[in-house]
Order: sequence, then C-alpha cells, then structure tokens
Amino acid sequence: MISKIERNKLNKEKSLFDAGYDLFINQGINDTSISQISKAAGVGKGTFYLYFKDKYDLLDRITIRKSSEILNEAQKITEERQLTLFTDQVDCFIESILMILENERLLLKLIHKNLSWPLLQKAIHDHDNIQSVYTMFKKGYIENILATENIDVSLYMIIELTGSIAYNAIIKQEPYDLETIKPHLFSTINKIIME
Amino acid sequence: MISKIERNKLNKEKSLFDAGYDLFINQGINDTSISQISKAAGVGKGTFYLYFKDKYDLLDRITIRKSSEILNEAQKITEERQLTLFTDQVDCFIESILMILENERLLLKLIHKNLSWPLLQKAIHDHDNIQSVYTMFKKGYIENILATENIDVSLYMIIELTGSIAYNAIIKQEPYDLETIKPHLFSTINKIIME
Amino acid sequence: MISKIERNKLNKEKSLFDAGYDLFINQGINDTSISQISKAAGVGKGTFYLYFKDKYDLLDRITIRKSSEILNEAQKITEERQLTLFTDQVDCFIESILMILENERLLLKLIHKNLSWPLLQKAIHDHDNIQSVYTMFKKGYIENILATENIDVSLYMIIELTGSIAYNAIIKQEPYDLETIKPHLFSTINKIIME
Amino acid sequence: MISKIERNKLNKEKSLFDAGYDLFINQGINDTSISQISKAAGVGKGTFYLYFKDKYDLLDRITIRKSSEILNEAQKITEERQLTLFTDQVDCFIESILMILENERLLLKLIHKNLSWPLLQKAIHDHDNIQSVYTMFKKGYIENILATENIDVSLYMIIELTGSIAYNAIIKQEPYDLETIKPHLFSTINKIIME
DNA sequence: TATGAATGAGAATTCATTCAT
DNA sequence: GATGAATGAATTCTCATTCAT
Repeated sequence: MISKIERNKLNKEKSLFDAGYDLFINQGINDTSISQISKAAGVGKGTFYLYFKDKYDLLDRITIRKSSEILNEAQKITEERQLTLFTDQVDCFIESILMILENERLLLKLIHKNLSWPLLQKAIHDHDNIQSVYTMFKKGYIENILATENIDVSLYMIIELTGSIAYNAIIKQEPYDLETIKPHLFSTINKIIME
Repeated sequence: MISKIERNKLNKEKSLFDAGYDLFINQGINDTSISQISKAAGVGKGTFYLYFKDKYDLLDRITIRKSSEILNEAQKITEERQLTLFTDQVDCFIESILMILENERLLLKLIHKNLSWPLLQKAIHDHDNIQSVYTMFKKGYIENILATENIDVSLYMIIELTGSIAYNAIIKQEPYDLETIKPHLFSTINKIIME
Repeated sequence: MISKIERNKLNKEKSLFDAGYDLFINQGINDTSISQISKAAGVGKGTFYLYFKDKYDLLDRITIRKSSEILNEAQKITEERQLTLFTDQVDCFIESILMILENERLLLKLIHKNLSWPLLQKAIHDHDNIQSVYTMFKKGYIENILATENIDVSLYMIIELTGSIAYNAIIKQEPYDLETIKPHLFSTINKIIME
Repeated sequence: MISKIERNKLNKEKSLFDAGYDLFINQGINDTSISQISKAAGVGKGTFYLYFKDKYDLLDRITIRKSSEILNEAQKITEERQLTLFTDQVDCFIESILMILENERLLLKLIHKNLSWPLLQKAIHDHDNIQSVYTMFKKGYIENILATENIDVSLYMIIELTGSIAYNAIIKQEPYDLETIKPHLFSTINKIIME
C-alpha cells in the first residue's frame, strides 16, 4: 500500500508532468519557463527541482512516456483486430500510429523534435507491453520464413521512416499530404520486410 | 561593377553568416546569442538586425545554404565518377552524402534539427545545379524502364530515410553505427527505386 | 519668388512635420522614433536632423502650430457669427474650442501633455491673426466698462481652465462628461470676466 | 504580528518606491531606468518586477500617494487654524497647497504631468482622512446657504485651476509668478463658490 | 518536503546619432 | 543638400536557481 505522503508526492510530480506537457505542446519548449510550469501545476517553484533536474529532464520524460503510449496503443489496436496475415498486421500497426499522430498533431510536433532512438529504446525497455510489438514481428517473420536476424534493423528503419514522413505529411503537409504518401509508405515498408 | 558600399554590405552579411555558422555548430543554437555572433563577426550588435530578423532567420538561411552545398557536392562527386549503372550512381550519391556528413558531424547535428522539406525545396529551387540530381534520377529511371511518375516521391523518401539514419548512426551511433546500417540502407534504397 | 531648391526643402520639412504629427497622435510620443518619422515622410534618416534638433524639437513645433490653429479657428467662427453681446462672443469662442477639441481628441491628448504657456505665447506672437482674440476681449471689456488691466490674467485663467476641463471631459470623461460640465464651465468663465 | 518575510517584503517595496521617487523628481521619468531604480534601492533588478509592472506603474503609485499627502497636509493645516469663516478656510486650504507645492517644486513637476482625476479619486477613496476636505466644504456650503449639489463640481474646478496655475507660476514662472497671480486665483475661487 | 521571494546575469531589441558617399 | 548603413550604449524584461523559512 502506498502512504499518504507517497501519494501526495506522486500527485505533485504528476501535476508538474501534466502541466509541462500542456505547456510544451501549446506554446513550445523555448517559450515555456519553469515558473509557468510550477504555477500551472499549482506547486511552488522550488518544488519543480525536487522532481526534475531542469526543463529538458522533464521534456525527455514526457517524450518517453508519450512515445511509448503511442506504440502501446497502436499495438493494442492491432491485436484486437486479430488479423492473420503478417503484412496486414504491420499495415494495421503503422496505420494506427499514423491515426494517433494525426489526432495529436501537437504531440507529434513535440516528440519529432525530441525523440531519439535511445529515448525510444528506453521506452521500450521500461514498458513491457511494448515488447509485444517485437513479438508480433518475430512471429510474422518466422511464419513467412524471413531472416529473423533482420527484425531489429527493419523495425528500426520502419519506425524512422514512418516518423519522418508522418511529421512532414501531418504537420507541414509537405511535400505530400498523408493520404498521398501513405500508399508509397506502405509499399516501402513491405519491401523493407520482404526480401 | 559593384560599388564600395555594396561590397562592404556583402562583407558584413558574410561575416555574420560565417560567425553564426561557427557558433551554432560549436556551442548550439540555444547557447548562442546575437551579441556573440556580432562580436565574432566584428560588427556592431545593431548591424545584425540590418541583415537578419533574428537568430532563427539566420539559422534558416544557414541550413538552406549548407544543405544545398552538401547535395551539390555529392552530385559533383557522382558525376565525376562517370558510372554507367543507375544503381551505382545512386549508391555513390548516397555514399557521398554520408561521407560528407560524417566529416561534418556538427553540421549534421545542426541541419538535422532544422532542415525541413520546405527549406530543402527552397534550396533546390534557388540552386540550379541541384537540378542535376533530379536529372540523374530521371535518366536512370528511363534507362531502367521504371515509372518516372514515382521519381519525386522516391527521391523524397530516400532523402528522408538517409537523413534520419545518418543522424542516428553518425551523431548518436545508436542503435547502429554507420558501417553496420549502411548495407541495410542501400538495400532499402534500391528496393524503393525498383518495383 | 521661391526657388526650386527652396521649395523642395520646404516639402521635406513639411513631410517630416506631417509624418511626425500623424505618428505622435496615433502611437504616442514615446513610441515614435525618428526612423519611423523619416520613413513615413519618405526622406532619409539623416534628413530629419537637417530640419529638427530632435524629436522634442519637432514636437514643440507641432504643438505650437496646432494650438494656434485651434485658437485661430475658434476666433474665425466667432467673428462670422457677428454676435453683439460680449458674453455671447466669449461663450461662442469657448464653445468653438471645445467643439474642435472634441473632433480632434488625439490632438487634444497631444497638446495637453505638451502645451505650456510659453509655447502658447510664442504661438500668439508668431501668428498675427490670433491677436484678434485679444482685440475681441479688449473691445468687450471696454463696452462693458470692465477693468481692462485684467484682460490678460482673465484670458489666461479662462484658457487654462478650459484646457484642463476639456482634457478630462473629452479624453477621460471623468469626473464629468463634457455636456455635464459645460454649464459650470461657462458660468465660471462669466464670473471670471465680470467683477 | 507581522512575519519577518512580510516585513522584508514591505521594506523592499518601500526602498523601490523611495528610490523611484528620488530619481523621477531629480532626473525625470524618461531618463530614469529600472536598473537605476533597483540599484538605488539596493535590490536586484528582478525584484523591481515583483512589486511593479513597469516604470509607469511605479510612477502612478507615487503620484497617487504624494498627491493625497499634499491634500492631507493642507487639510490638516487648515483644521489646526480653527478658522470660522468658510471663505477663510478655503483660502487657507488653497494657500497651504500652494505653499507645499512651492517647497516641493520637483514633486509639482512630477505630479502635474501625471496626475489625472481618476488617480486623484483613487487617492481620495483610499485615504479616509482626505474625506475631511469634503466635509469641510459641505459644512461651509450649508452655513452659507449655498447649493450643496454644486460642491463636487466646484471642488473639482477649484483643484484643476489651482493645479494648472500653480504649475505655470511655480515651475515656469510664466506668464505670472505666484505672488502676482494669487489674488486673481483666490478671487476666482471665491466666485466659483459663491453664486 | 515544500515554498516563493530574491537575485542578477544575460538575452533581445531599439534608437539617436554619425559620417562617408 | 540628402542619404542610409553602421554603431553600441542603453533599456526592458526574463528566468533558472538558491535558500531561509
């Protein structure tokens, strides 16, 4: 059981986290100060430093958490569909990611500028359920008699490409909007998987 | 003939541009102030504002200029090699880009965070010689009886993927270093081109 | 006859004067720079200094000119009405001033903050036709067998009181609006004149 | 009892207030910077912004405070004299104001440019003891069977006229010095009161 | 643990003024 | 006379961080 003090502590940290998230996506990182975050969180300015080293520490934690939430969510959607073909599963997974990002443009903006592979790996490591993405891929590779030693690198390239293209398509809508580039993206992803 | 004033103006602007570039890549954008740039350029602080709106205006111009220089350079190297096979040409082009970026890690760091497709298009538009990249691709597509209507989107995806992977491999060396990921990158690029 | 150069010079000075007036009343004195004035006047920045010592030199000249224009205008209106009673003349004169000021609130704001009696005396001295205000008063005093040695001080007090009250009533509308305070103002002015 | 922090806060604010007052009257508002005020107050530059929005916020507060102090002081002097005639009381009150202003020319300069009726009303509202000015007038009006509904507007005109004339006479000594204009001012004030 | 007043370095930006052309 | 590029001092204001309570 969690003590009252413990809970209170969590509350303050959560308040700061949420306030930071709100401010970062709505007014940008450069234009958000620790004062603002503390005030929005309803805690004292000094309290911020009890939980985070500085603005960028909070930012990193937000990026990790939110990124893994997206992957998690996309994985859950894919599982629920109970698709049998591996390529359908992958398409559904990517399609879900794109859908989520399209609904949360501001979040996309934030994580695109800050998400790095190390952070993502940390996310995957910390959140067990993301492992299932990997499991899904492994199962698909075996069923399709593909070289399993390529799973990691392929997954990496797929996520990089999807991330970049999603950012340009959704945020900048340049050089192609999402609907236009999607078929090309899916085609390329399938090529990456198949030998 | 160019007047003395005109020449002097160009000098000041160039000094600011060069000083900005130096400082941005060496100490980061956030940690570079306009005061520092002006001082390093040997001009008055107010002079900065005669040529640039703010720090980010200068940054954008640097990004455009340097990006197009990279593409330009890679194209020149590829041409000089007088390769006959289209796939060899593409490989050489990408290889050249990676080589340049590896030699200018700091520049890579700078442009990766700031290069957006609109900026790159501006660069391509402003610098005629970059057109030859496109020409090279077109010639290759025709020779290989590939669908030329896909040139644009393929080129776009190739550059995005190359950029992302180069950044991770060269700067972060995660999750793969450049030599490890390169074969996979080339393989994927070839798949993108071929149907 | 005026030479072409002379005319051109006058034009530049007039342009600066008009531009300064526009900017001063529309964005305030503190927020108007010599750069802005020069640009609005369509002349070089250095040209400003050929005609005015600084911003406040221009401001003083504007204040003088505009103040005397107001007195002039009010005097003209009064004369045209051909009133026979001195008190009617005075009422008409004050009424005209108030009307002009009400129509040019921004001007009122400008001159109230900057008009000083020395400036007004200069205006009266420089613009002969304002003398007729004095003449009107003198005639009225004699006809009404009033002590003419009090003309100066009475006129002074009347203009001071009118100016202050007009500013509060028209600009701030505090503590009374113009229609409310007017009868009291007229009553007081009449008392100032009559012994 | 007031806490140590609370006391310290008041001290800082008071230091800033006093420093601002000193600098404003001695070197003018435009030529006084927030840096100077903070330094003179012996507090950090940022501390200024904890207590005042900007220079003009401080200026307004100074104007209010000092104006009400003047009225207060004049009222106290008048009361102590225990004059029986209302006109004598009024004369004494005005005379006291002029005396105070004459002794504090710099303050007169400051408040004349910035004092507006709204500010003065705020001062009167915030400082109960100024109410006694109004009480004195009311008592006088009743004793002299004057229309009490005119008290407000008369008091307003008297203060406006006195303020304007005091400024010209004391600061500019134009067009009349204080001793010359005083009898006329008193005469006019009496006329304003009497019907 | 939690607070928030205090700090002062330092950032961006403006602007009057000069002077070579 | 007319210009406008160049200057750099000066100003405002922010903000991360500290620390006494």
